[in-house]
Amino acid sequence: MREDDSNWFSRWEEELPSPEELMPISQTLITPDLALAFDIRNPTSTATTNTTSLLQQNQPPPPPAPPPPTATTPSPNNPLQSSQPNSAEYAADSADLVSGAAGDEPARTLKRPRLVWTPQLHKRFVDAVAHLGIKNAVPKTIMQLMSVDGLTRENVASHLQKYRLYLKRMQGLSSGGAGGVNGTGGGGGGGLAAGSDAATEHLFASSPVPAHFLHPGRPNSDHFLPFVPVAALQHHHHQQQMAAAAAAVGHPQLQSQYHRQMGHFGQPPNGQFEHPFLARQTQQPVHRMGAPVHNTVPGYMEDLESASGNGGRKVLTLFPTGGRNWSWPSIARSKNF
DNA sequence: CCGCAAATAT
DNA sequence: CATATTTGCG
Repeated sequence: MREDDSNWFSRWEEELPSPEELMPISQTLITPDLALAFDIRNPTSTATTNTTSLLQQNQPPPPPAPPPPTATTPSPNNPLQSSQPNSAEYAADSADLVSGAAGDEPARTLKRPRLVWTPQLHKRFVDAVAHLGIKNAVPKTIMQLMSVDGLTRENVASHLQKYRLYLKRMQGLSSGGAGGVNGTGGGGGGGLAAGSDAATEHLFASSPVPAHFLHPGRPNSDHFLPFVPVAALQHHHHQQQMAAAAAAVGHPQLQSQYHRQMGHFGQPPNGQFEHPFLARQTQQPVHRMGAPVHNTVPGYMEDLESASGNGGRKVLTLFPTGGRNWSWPSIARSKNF
């Protein structure tokens, strides 16, 4: 019968707002132009042997990149509120970027840096899929529903694929007993985790998997929700955390693989930082920061490198626009039906 | 446009 | 090296 398929949604807000999630970022924000111009990845040699080195970061100067990057223009226009002038947090970021290489090659071929799917972004993704239903859960729709500025269909498609595999994997494993899909267990039974990295598992596990996703045989009719109230309690905390988040942005790799470095972060008052997820998104008007966000918070992330021995990494982090009370657009059913 | 597979970057 | 993400093809 009905089971609680509709319950998972009830906890929607519970899943989102969390002490960790609410990171009052200080918005270092970059101006839109600047943000747009934040791309460029370094031509690492694919070579297998690349030892180390690689140019660390080349922060591209702010070349205005007016035209939309990829053609899709998926951005439905998000009201970008201007960033709040918090200033005072960023003092330097232009120090090492240049690395001598002259950063002049920016604008042309704007290639987007690797997208870092943060738990929150992923959550939004899952929510969107849940809302759309597996049936309509196609990249385009999902992307539109997510309304994340900068997110492209390819990104979603790729992630969607991975997500499907994840679900599939879970089905096979869960058949038998543990009926808990989200039981994750990260290490609990040690049963799974084979093949997939804990990071992946964690990332996906981080978000509630709509039960129905595992049961293809049972299309949960589209239970449309009235709206999704996101009780975001944004309190003003210290900007330090934000810096941490920002810094995390620069170090996405850690998120994926080794979560050991976290040790540096663990200094929260309550010790809530138990997860390796650093990059936290803010619901504020932040856009994307794929740059060498050198935080000014000493003591927090001095250097989180050592994961793969690589040093430079540029990634693009998308911030979901929206925030407090957000409701899904009704694009779900625009075509058929 | 979507899904899958391969390639590349981290 | 393995994984994640990107890119190309059907």
